[in-house]
Amino acid sequence: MLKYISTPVDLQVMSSYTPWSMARDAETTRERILDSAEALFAKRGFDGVTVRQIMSKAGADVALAYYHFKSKRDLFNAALLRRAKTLNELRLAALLEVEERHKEDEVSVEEIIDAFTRPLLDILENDPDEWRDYMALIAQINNSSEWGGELMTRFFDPLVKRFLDAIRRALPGCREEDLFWSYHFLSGALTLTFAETGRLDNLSDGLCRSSDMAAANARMARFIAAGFRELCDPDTKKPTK
Amino acid sequence: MLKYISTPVDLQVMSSYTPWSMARDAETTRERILDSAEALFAKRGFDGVTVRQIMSKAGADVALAYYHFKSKRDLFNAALLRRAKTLNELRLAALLEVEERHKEDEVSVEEIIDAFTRPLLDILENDPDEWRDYMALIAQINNSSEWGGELMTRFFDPLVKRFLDAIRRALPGCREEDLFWSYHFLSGALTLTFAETGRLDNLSDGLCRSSDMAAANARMARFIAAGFRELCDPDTKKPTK
DNA sequence: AATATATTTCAACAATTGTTGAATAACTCT
DNA sequence: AGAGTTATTCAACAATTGTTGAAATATATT
Repeated sequence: MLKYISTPVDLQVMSSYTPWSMARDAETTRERILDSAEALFAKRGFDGVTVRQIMSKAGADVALAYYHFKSKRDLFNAALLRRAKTLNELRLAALLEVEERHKEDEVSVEEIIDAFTRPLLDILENDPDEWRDYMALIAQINNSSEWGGELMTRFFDPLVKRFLDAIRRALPGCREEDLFWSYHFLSGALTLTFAETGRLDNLSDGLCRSSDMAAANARMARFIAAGFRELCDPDTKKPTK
Repeated sequence: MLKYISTPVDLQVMSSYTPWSMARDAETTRERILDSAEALFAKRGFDGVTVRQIMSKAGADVALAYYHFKSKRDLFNAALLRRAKTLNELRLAALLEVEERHKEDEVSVEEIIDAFTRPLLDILENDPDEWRDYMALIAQINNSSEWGGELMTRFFDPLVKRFLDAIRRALPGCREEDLFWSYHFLSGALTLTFAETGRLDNLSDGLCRSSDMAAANARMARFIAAGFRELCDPDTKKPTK
């Protein structure tokens, strides 16, 4: 409803015959390029894709890639950045909701982990066509020894630190090293999960599917939270080392 | 140790006319090519590396790549295969040792997981220069949506199934889906760990290092085994779903 | 020593790479 | 309607890509 108000305003402002069509076409072109880039980069990596392939899939001229973005690398980064913001917002909202629900009583580790992992798996379950490629891209970058460190740090670390704070409060007395390593294991399990490599399909002879995010969602937080408690809960008998 | 003796000998031989040097030179050339390929492929992926770069690093002519291996893709596969065998043997030996130790009494999940993860982390801790690149390569492939499914299946699945059998015996009554998904989480955590992306260094402001395999070894099996028990142990209160 | 085989070098190939400048079209604003 | 800006097309560039055939060299076998 509300969104229709803004449209006529636009119409008034741009007053020739096809007033809004150009700006919108340009916008959709940019988006189409990003879509194609995202999909192809996800499948074959930065160097496995040519700019011509991207623009062919987007149905646009090669030179347009350099007009809208200034280089192949910048196009790659733009594809990464586009959805990172949305992801961070969803995760933060989930965390705040959990913390709000437990104003005074203590939050369980499992609920925090769930707030960290579920938004990603949910979005993949409900909107796979739009997000699958992006998630696969993230998975690839996270495990790349050349780009993994820097890019992931830039895009996701602020939020990760926020989550670690929450876990620290849920597991008071936890040793810092154990906390960071636990997160590391979480990060690996999560990214492989939404990489959807099909490995699980092969291994289980079709019983499980890598793309079954509902199944992943039902298990991820429990599995990881148990690991966190084992490693980070000072009440556990055996300490690390 | 012994193999390092050969290096100075090679230098002598190349400049003189000793007859037996050729066959061995050919062998070391092949190995040198594989070394370079492994290192470069690990850092930049299959398409991020040119055959000329590999051969330049190996100090050999470009055409030699096509003489010893018949194409770039075959060279890539050869680099993968070379160390996969060693890895599988080490892991199987570790598992057999654990099973031998507990002839009649029951084996703990943690010991099985440890037999699966420790050999890789040990080898990386003790012989990092020789194995680091290969491990990073495996990590990249495992999380690649294009190659992950097929290649990992071909090289490692027989051994993985052997481990899953052991875990089934340790956790009787475990549901199959939970078992496979637990392994999936294990696989993700393990591969990210030996990818050594440096991400942990950034996140923890230097407190932890991604390359610290001793630290990883001290925590990995405990963390993962706790997850397995949580998800796969039918004695646990809450079942999946 | 002569021959056969295995290894290495050299030079080139057609195709493709990322990128750019100039021309053209589409659209906005006055 | 005309000037100005933004978006798109076209054609080309130098460099590099994977790959190959033929020649040269080294080693193995007789």
